[in-house]
Amino acid sequence: MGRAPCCDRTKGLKKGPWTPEEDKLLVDYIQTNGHGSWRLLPKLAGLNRCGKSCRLRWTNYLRPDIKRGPFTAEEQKSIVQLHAIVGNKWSMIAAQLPGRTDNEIKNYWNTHLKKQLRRMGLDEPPPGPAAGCPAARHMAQWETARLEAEARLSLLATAASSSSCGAIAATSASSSSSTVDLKTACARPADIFLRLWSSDIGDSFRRKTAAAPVVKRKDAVIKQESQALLLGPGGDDSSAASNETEVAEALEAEYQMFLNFAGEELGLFHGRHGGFSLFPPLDVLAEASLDTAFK
DNA sequence: AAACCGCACAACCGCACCTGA
DNA sequence: GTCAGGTGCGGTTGTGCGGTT
Repeated sequence: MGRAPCCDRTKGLKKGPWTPEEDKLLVDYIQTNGHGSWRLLPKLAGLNRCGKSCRLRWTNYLRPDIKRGPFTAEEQKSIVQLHAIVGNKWSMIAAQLPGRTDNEIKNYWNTHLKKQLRRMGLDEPPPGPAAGCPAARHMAQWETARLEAEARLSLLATAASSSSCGAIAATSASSSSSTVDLKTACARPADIFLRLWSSDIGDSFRRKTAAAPVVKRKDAVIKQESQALLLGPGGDDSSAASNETEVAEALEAEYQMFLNFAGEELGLFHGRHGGFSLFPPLDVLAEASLDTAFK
């Protein structure tokens, strides 16, 4: 399937920075007519730009609901958290930060946060045969999150079956389509993973995990990686497996450093048995849930 | 004052996905 | 099932600006 050219380069369409006049034309047109087809928009609005350029200008700069100004500490924290979970899925991260665009977040990450982590010796994994590792980590984190969410819901259902939250939780926990109810039912501030799992991010992740060929490739990487880890230096294909094991271990150590940083410096994660979780330990949780349930 | 450097961010490019014919 | 158009997304580049030498 060939890619459709975004615009006809032979028409000499304007590129580069937008002028205030162009901005005004674009804003006026969209506010009056909506954007409709982006491809047709420039002609209709009297702009000598390609549709793609117009869309970008609108979504990243001119949209009225865009929040300007520096990122707050809370937003920074959210970005680090979300990035640890979904990776470079800027649109997903942006969806959780009202008024912020994916481009803005991406830029902020690349210019501020990434540098901050690097300064602390937390470089990103190097490119190479095991470059799929971070994705595998994210998958594993999601699975952990899902299991913990289910555990939490079961616990809530048991502890607070008389309360509305508990009732909804019980229903939701037994169903795979729990998204909508969960959103409104049990969204405690600390349940970041649960909220994420119930959000568009989680939804998107679930859909991709179910079918996408991309994920199949990721699965292959995970399988390969885990086989390499299981086989170890003495296994079949020993030299290749050994190399993969070394790379995987190095990345694992690096990733753990990142998680430790996030946990210790930002108080984000609650690791147990060397694992990864945004939830407090379940025993602490149980106590809190009981307190809440019987108040 | 000029050159240089690093930073921040707007904008572009190309790929992937979705949808309808 | 295939194809082409439209759109969204992530990576990268270009550019302006302020600070430093």
